[in-house]
Amino acid sequence: MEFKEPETAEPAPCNCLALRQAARRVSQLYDFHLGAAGLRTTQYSILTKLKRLGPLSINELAKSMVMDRTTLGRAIRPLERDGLLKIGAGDDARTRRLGLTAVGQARLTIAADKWNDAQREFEQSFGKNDAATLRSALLRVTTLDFDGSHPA
Amino acid sequence: MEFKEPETAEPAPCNCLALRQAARRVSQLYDFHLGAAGLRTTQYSILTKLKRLGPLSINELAKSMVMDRTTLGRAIRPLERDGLLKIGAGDDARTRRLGLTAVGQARLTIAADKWNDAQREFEQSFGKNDAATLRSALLRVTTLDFDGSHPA
DNA sequence: TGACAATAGGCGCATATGCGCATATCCAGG
DNA sequence: CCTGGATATGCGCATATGCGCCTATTGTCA
Repeated sequence: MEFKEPETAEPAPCNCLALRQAARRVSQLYDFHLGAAGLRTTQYSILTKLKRLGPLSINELAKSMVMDRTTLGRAIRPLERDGLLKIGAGDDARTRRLGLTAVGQARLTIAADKWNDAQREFEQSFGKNDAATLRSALLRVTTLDFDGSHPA
Repeated sequence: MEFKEPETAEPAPCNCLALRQAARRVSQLYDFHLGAAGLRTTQYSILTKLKRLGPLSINELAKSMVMDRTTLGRAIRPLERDGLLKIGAGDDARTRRLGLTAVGQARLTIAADKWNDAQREFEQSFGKNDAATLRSALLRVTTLDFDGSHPA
């Protein structure tokens, strides 16, 4: 058991940890608010994407969410179960077409209010401009190509 | 690349979504590298914290990781199973004391190399200075208090 | 000392996350 | 038409994530 010095003052220089911690923290805030509408943040994002981008295949939606195909494939199940979206046949016998239902639309309207509450609370604390700057940086992170061995 | 239409030029103004997407993306990069050492990023973080902060209780470690108590409580299980850390008795009959084992130390040494690869690759792509700035912003996010109804 | 708040954890439940492997289609050549 | 590669998805496995509810201990104070 060496004594290495507590090397304090070093707030975890790991970019990944910093991101995950912040994501956890903020997700809790948004989940707290969206919970009143019976949705998780991921679910809210999915429904929003569907509303904005119209019917999409699983692969398309997954890409637009920067999410693994299989992750999304399972994430939509509770949403279908609750009748918020429909999983129909696509142009192809392989593809499926995801579409928002009327119930989903209605739910989204309610949730949008709650989302606004969360968003407002976050930006009130963090700063509206800082938030915009942060989102911009995060967007760049999200679209990074890295070495090419693990592209987006 | 995909990203067909600028769709109203609004790149998801949701702070939470932006964070989660970036976290997913970067986690994949770090997981890819750390996988060679048989660790996930979260596991690497846990072991690193333990090494730096010495034996800790579950609650203490959870707080320092900005993670739910129960989440951590379960996350340490695979690590204990593989003999990387020990779960012993604390000062109290209630608390447990988590400590890194020799095996854990060794594994951490190997993983540190891989972590460096990931870190280097990320910063090469994103920019070293930008990364530092981003971490700083994320740290602030992590320690936000919000309304007080959902403190850190 | 005996009730009570506070503290430390565990467990069930439900979702989130993605890798590797397998299956069903579709498409472009031969 | 037949075959091989590309495409779209599913499933098993394992971890990650946190909420609500429950138990065990501990500290406190009348």
